[in-house]
Parts: sequence; C-alpha cells; structure tokens
Amino acid sequence: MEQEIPKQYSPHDVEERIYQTWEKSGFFNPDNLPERHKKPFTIAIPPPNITGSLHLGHALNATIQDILIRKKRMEGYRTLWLPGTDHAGIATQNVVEKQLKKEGLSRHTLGKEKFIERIWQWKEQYGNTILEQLKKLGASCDWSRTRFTMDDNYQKAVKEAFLHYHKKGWLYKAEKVINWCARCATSLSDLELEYKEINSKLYYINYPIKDSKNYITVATTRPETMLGDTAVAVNPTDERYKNVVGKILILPIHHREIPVITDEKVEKEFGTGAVKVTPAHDLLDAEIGERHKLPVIKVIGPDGKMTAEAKKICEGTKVSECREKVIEELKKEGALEKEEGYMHNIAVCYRCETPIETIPSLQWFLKMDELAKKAIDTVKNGDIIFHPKRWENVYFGWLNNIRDWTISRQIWWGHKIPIKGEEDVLDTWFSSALWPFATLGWPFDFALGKPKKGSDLEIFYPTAMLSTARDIINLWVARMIFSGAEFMGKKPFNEVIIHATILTKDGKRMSKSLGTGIDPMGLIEKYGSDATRFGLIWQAMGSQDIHWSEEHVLAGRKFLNKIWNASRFILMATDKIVKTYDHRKKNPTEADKALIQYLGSMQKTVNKHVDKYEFGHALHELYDFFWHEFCDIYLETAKKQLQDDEQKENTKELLSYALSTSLKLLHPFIPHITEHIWGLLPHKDKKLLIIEEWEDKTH
RNA sequence: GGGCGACUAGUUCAGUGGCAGAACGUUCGCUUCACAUGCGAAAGGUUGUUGGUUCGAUCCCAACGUCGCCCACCA
Repeated sequence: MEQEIPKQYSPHDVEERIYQTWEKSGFFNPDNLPERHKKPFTIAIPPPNITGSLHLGHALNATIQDILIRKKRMEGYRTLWLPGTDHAGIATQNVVEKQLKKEGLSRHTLGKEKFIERIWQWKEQYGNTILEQLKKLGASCDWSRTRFTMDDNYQKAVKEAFLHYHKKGWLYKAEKVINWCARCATSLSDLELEYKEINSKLYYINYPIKDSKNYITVATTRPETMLGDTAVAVNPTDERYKNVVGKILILPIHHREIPVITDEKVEKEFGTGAVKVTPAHDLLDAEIGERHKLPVIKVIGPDGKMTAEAKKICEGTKVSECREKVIEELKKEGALEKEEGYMHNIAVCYRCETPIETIPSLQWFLKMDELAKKAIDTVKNGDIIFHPKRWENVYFGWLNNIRDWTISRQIWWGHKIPIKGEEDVLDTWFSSALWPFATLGWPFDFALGKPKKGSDLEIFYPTAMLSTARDIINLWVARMIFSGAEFMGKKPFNEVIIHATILTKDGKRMSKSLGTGIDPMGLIEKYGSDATRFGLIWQAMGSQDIHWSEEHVLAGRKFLNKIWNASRFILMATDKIVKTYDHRKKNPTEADKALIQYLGSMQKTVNKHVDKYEFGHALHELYDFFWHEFCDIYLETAKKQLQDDEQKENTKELLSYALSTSLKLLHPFIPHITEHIWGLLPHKDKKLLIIEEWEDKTH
C-alpha cells in the first residue's frame, strides 16, 4: 500500500480523470440519479457571454453554485444545474467585426446574411470556451441540457414573449430621445451605459437679447449642440432673470430667434442659472421641450456626424470637430464669455466605450409600469429574498424610477423583432430575461396556464436560487423576476445570492484592459482546481468584497496535501472502512469521545453556514476541524491507541468513520480529491462520493 | 449630488458588550515510523480619528477621515 500511494498529492493526474468518471456516471443529469433523489433542486447558471473567457468572478460564482448543487445532490435532491450561454448581441457582433477588420473586411462589405453566418461560425469555434473552463473547475452541470439563447426553441420563446406583450398593448413604437452609440450604430437602454470621468471644459456663452445691448450667459459642456438650441431656460423663482423671461434671444452663429422660458427642473446654483435647451440632444432638454412645445432641431445624426441643420460651418463634420469650429465662431462674434476646466462624467457605450449621443430615434419600447409593479411586489412580499438583504434597495431604487424599456437594437446579431417589415433585433437582455423557463421548455410545455405534466418545466421550475454579481441586479435579475411572474405566473427563483466582487489586493477593480485581471485557468494549471476553489471560497466571507490574495490558493494546496496524507495514514493503519459508527456500542477513550463531539458539532456548523450561504465560514470550520482536531490531536493519540490491543479495533473504526464523514463534508468544496480518496477506500458497497448520503445517521 | 460598504497582526481576513483570533509570512528548534506542502514553539495589535451611551466599547450610537462600489437628466 505504501509504495502505491505517493507522499505528495498531485492534482493534475487526478482531477481530469475524476471529472471523466463523473461524466461517465451520468449523475450530473437528474434523470440518472438513483431512486432516493426525489425532490427537485434547480439552479440555472447565469449564462456567460459566448465572447467571454472565465474570470475570477465567474469562477467564484460557479464554485458557489457547485457547492450548493453537490450538497443538495448528496442530501438526496434531484439536482439540476442547467448550463448555457448568451448570444450577447452587441458584444459578439463587435468581436466578429474586429476579426473581419483584420481581414480587411467589414460587415457591410460582407452583407447581413454572410455576416450572421460568420458569427455562427465564430460561435461554433469559440462560443463554448467558458463552459469548457467550467468543466476544468469541476462544475457538475448537466451538460446534456446545455442551452443557448439563440437555439431554435429559445428563438420561439422570445417570439412568443414579444407577441404576448404586443397583445397586451405594452409594446409601442415611437420617436423618442434615446441613447445612441454611433460606433455600434444602435440604440442602448439606460442600463447599457457606463460613465467615465473626463477632464472637460465648461463654456460660458453670451446669447444677446433682441433689441437690446444686454445678453444672457449660459454655461455648457457641449457648445456644438447650441446649433440645435430652441430656447434658454431659467428657474421660475430665479430673481436674477425675472426681467428677461419671455424675451427673445438671438442665438449666436445661426442668428435664430429663441425664447427665454422658465422650468422648475433648472438648477439655480449651476453655472449661471440659465441653461440652453436642445430638445433633440439632451434628455432633460427633451423633457423641457415637450412641456413648452419647443421645436426639435436635430443637429447630430445617427452616424455621429453633424446634420444639414448644423448648416455650413459644421455640416458633415464629426461632433468633436464641430465643437472646435463653434468655439472659433463664437470667439469671432465675441460671444464666448469664458471657459473653465471642468471634471464631469460622460456616458459611454458599455461594449465599446464610445461616447453616447442623445438623439431622437424611432424605436420599440416596452411599457414598464405594470411589469415593474410585479417585480416590486414579488420582492416586497418576501416571495424572493436577496442575500444580503441590502441589495433589495438597489433593486427597488431602479424599479421605482423606471422608464419604458427601449428594446429595439439596430444591430444584426440577435432575435429579430417578430413583426413584418421590422428589421431591427431585440435587446439581448430581452431574451436573457426568459432564461429560467425558456431553458426548461417554455412555451412548448406550457398550456392553459400551467406546465405539461412530467415536463422539465413542471419538475424543475421554479429554480431554487440565483447566484450572481451585483452589477446585473437590474439589467438581468429584475427582468427575470417580472418575466417569470408574467409568463409562468410564478417567481423564477426563491432566493437571490449577490456574491462578493473580487478586487485586486489593493482594492481596485480587476480589469482586463488595465492588466489587473487574474486568469483562474492559470491558477488551475498551477495549483489544480480544488486548490483554486479552496482559495476562492476561503476568502468568500459573507458578501464582503474580496481583496484577492493568491496565498490562500497556496494554503488550499497544502490543505489538500494534508488530507491526502492523513488518508494515506488511515489506509495504512486500517483494513476496513466504515461509514457509520455507533459509539454507544463501543467503549470509547476520552480522545475518541472528544473527536466524536467535535465531528458532530462541525457537521452542524457546516450545514448551518452553507444553508445561510456563508461558504467561507463553512470552509474555515472544516479546515480547523480536519487539520487541528483530527490530524494534530486525534491522529497522534490514535497512533498510541493502535498499539493497545483493547483499543485497537475501535480506534481503526473511528479513524475510518471520521475520515469518510470528513470527505463527505469536504466534497462540495473540493470535489476531486475527496472523490479520488473515496475511491481508494475499501468500502463494502462501492458507490461514488458524489451521490453518497450527506447526513450521518449514527449517534 | 444621493445611497451603500469597508477600516482589527507585516499581508488577506474572522470575531465578541467583559483576557483580541485564523491563514499566509517572519524567527527559533526539530529529517519523531501520514505529511518538511510537515511537527513543536515564539515574536507580532492603542481594533482609522473624535465624541457619546454603559460599571465596562474593538463591538452599540453620532460626527469626521480614508478607500471602494452603486445610483443620478447640474447643462
């Protein structure tokens, strides 16, 4: 025995083989689980984008889900962890466009049909990267049920959802001021914006009052939009401007006449207290414009260039060039009062970081009032609980101030709007919102308000919980909640876990572009999957942000070695392995009794922690027990007891019992090594640890 | 501008209204028959600052500071 088992545990020989054993067993698929697995327990994975590769956040989230699934599976649940990927409209289109660019092509030279073909090719080649990486991490997903948000069935689900909303009269098409990315040439929802702080300038421009030598000074960060100004607004209570309200101003450069109006939304404190109003290119201005029935002059086009309305000085130029020209002209006219440095946030596209233009555009909108109400009620009633609870405020905050959802996108890759003559596609998140039930067979297995008997939809919906990052609480979680309520008449999950965000050691955001990201695959190569999982979970205390520290992965590796060697010792010392132990029938020593007690309380604590989603605490508990109570103290005593003829047999039995119990409890956290050792133990009834009974029924 | 969170050992973090803990790192001693990825020991802290409540505060409260995150139509 001693020669067969090496002193050092080397994960790489083991992990891949063990994973294959699991896959071959079929137990990832709930249909193959033994008889005792009855009550369903489902998790739908947050589908990663097909463009992505695994980062530490994914790895943490996958480990959390795998821990829950594995524990529940051992507890006798009929567990389904459903995997899949998201087609990620804009992101994917951009990636393939970049690829084309390298070949000297563009999507326009290729044409729509060929371009979409290219994306499918790309998807076949790279689209499963993350799923393959999740396998390396040990994820026990049912790969036979893998879904993609552009599968045929999924497309039908999206269509059904759209038509449902259409029938309800919640969909409408309108020209409204929306967010526009000129590079992606598409509209974006408010949630698809990111903000970037830039060092810009605040320009003070004098607008002369007609038939007077006086003027009003307005402050703006965007002088080029003045070409589309149709008013200047001041706060109605602003004494400074009392006498000019209602007067006519002469807009510099274009020399158009525009009125001075009052609107309560104007802040007296900012700038000069007078704001230029450009209804076409600013959201607040559009609101003011609507209230005062101001004309709308579009000076920026969907191509990001100035329109004919910008007239001779700027027509056809880029926005940034036009700004310079306008400044130049203003100086010539003596209308530029001053400029000062100004730091502020500008909106940029979340997929390509191009500054967002606000322009009027004809788009499809989904009315949100009733849907938002459903989403709010579900959480308010406690039907869905967030962990930690404070994230509910973020959720309510968004839903309470919601605007109608711009759901059309002017890109090529996505779900077509199912109405004749509409070329546009739907926002990616429109399809993601259907994930928990569209993946299970909705709408095919759904009729007369309920799922078909015996269908996946009936058995596995609603899912148990959703684990995700905080940045998609509104983008995704909220939309799933109202979609579930609307289409299934049932919440999509019982609980939402908002897991920690992994930051760099000095508390900065990890980012690929800054080179501060850490590739979990590198860690797996270096230390193995179990050690990587250990390192992640060891640091996941509550939902506190993690300042990532690799040393805990190292600690994990050492711990695995400890488990390995303790097991080696027990294998050498004992000839049989028991999974149960009734100490009432034995004659235990003080050390035996102490161990049994520790083991019992540890079991309880681990259960308690995992049930409360305190994974780090559970792992710390396991670690302390195994290393210190079991190895440092009991194993040393056991060496002596094994020399004593009276205690020998009992000691062997307790050693083997404590080891099997520890392996079970450790399995959800570090599945490969525990399964591997389990396989080396001379059990009477040989079955895989993955489906062993979690609860110890002995006394 | 609003909201939220964090601040404890060199580092990453637990924890408790009553003597402050782990891991990693460091120092010293051990090739002890499971493991040197180990064993044994040790050093290391004014618990961010200032007030308040309390017999007693690292913990509860308030203000402040630093850092981070989210939300927001101050042009």
